[in-house]
Amino acid sequence: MYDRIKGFRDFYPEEMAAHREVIDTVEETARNYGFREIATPAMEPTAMYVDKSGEEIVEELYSFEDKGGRDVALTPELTPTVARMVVAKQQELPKPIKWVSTRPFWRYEEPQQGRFREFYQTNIDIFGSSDPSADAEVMAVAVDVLTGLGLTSDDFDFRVSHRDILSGLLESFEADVDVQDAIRAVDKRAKIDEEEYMDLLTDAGLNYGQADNFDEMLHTDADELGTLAEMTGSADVAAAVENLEAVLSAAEDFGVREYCTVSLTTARGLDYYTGVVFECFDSTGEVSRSVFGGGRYDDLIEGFGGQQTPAVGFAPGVMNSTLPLLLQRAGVWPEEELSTDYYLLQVGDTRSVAARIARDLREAGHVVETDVSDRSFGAQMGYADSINAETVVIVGEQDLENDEVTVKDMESGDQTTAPVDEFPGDRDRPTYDDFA
RNA sequence: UCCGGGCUGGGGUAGUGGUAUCCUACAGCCUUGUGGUGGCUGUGACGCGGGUUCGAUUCCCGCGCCUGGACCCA
Repeated sequence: MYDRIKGFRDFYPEEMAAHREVIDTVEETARNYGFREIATPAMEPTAMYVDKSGEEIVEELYSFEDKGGRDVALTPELTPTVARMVVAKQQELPKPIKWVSTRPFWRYEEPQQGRFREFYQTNIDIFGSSDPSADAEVMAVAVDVLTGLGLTSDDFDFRVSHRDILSGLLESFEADVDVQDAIRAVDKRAKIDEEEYMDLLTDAGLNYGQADNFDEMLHTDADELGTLAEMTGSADVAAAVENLEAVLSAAEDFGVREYCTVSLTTARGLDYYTGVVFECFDSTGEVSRSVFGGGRYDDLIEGFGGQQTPAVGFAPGVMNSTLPLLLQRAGVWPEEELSTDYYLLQVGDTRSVAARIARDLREAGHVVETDVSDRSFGAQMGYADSINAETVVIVGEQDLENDEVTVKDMESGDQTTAPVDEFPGDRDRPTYDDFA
């Protein structure tokens, strides 16, 4: 008996059935918007991540030297890979590039609520459009995913912010501000107390009054964003506000504006975002971590050696992640149970007839099982029950003497006979009711 | 890497310095013609290593894993 590796999980059929439904919903939502599925390698050169994030990142990677002496790492995220793919075919890919991909990623971290060392994400990105409609479309997919999974606006907070507003505000102060550090402080705001927060802001270069003023501006209402530009006199802030308002206007047209809460205190920890950013949280706070985040990152492709290419996207975690936790908390997690349309129960030497019926039913697209263990009637019935068979078709020697089979509805227990030649016949989904 | 809580058959549990209770699950049989709801039988556990002890599942130490948190979250 071997142990499972720390931070990795098994998914047994009942549990996986529920996860499958969730993944299908997420992917289908993206496909309906025209996002095309791609597949990518599980390993990349370690340098791809070190160049992007610095040498410290190796600590959090599953990285090693392969037999050819190459330094490789299991992919901790999709973005660098996708950037590489976009750069490699920059000229020939029609824009906008809209891609979706669900797959596992690996990070060598300590497992916590909703965080494992192997986790699955669906990445949804648009490359090649800087238009606010692109930001809004990504946000619309995100909201449609949430509502498609059965959540309502009461269940989640979808917070929208803008990196350029934050950096513009910071730069408008007469101070030598480390914008990166200050934004990181904003991102941590909810986790730390007031004093610590102010300390971080002053460490970043603001004086106490400026920090206070900055924090106050972050709490500006959505319909008064314009005052930020006036107060600071910053053209950068004015442009960023205009951009955010354009995105929200498109979101209105796309039917998702009502789900969005403008919240400038949402910053995301990531350094590479350049415009609109958004993050989704459990409205009750029971799931303490972010459910997913996303935003615009216009400089990344260029950073990977391509032409300047605007990009916007997000990546909900599926399987080992906070999204399932939110769905469970909200009571919309799919049933964790197997479903089986038909079980063909064989009594005596009736395999050939049972097999013929099974093939016909499978042809029609149903989930059909029959005995492969030569078990007794009672044992087969018990098994049919354990796999939640909806209908059991009893193919027994006695019935076959009259050219009949017995059709049993497992929920009610009612059963009746049907002519074997007419089962399933022309019927798409024959049940007890068709013959009663 | 650090801090807290935990670890008894597959799952859930009782209990103890002298090898372990019950429920459930699984398999077979009673029952080649009826499951979810009967009976019988079987399978199966003290996370791993070391220490103390005549004897450790129990006490001590280390490690592993689970769980929650810090850091990090690209």
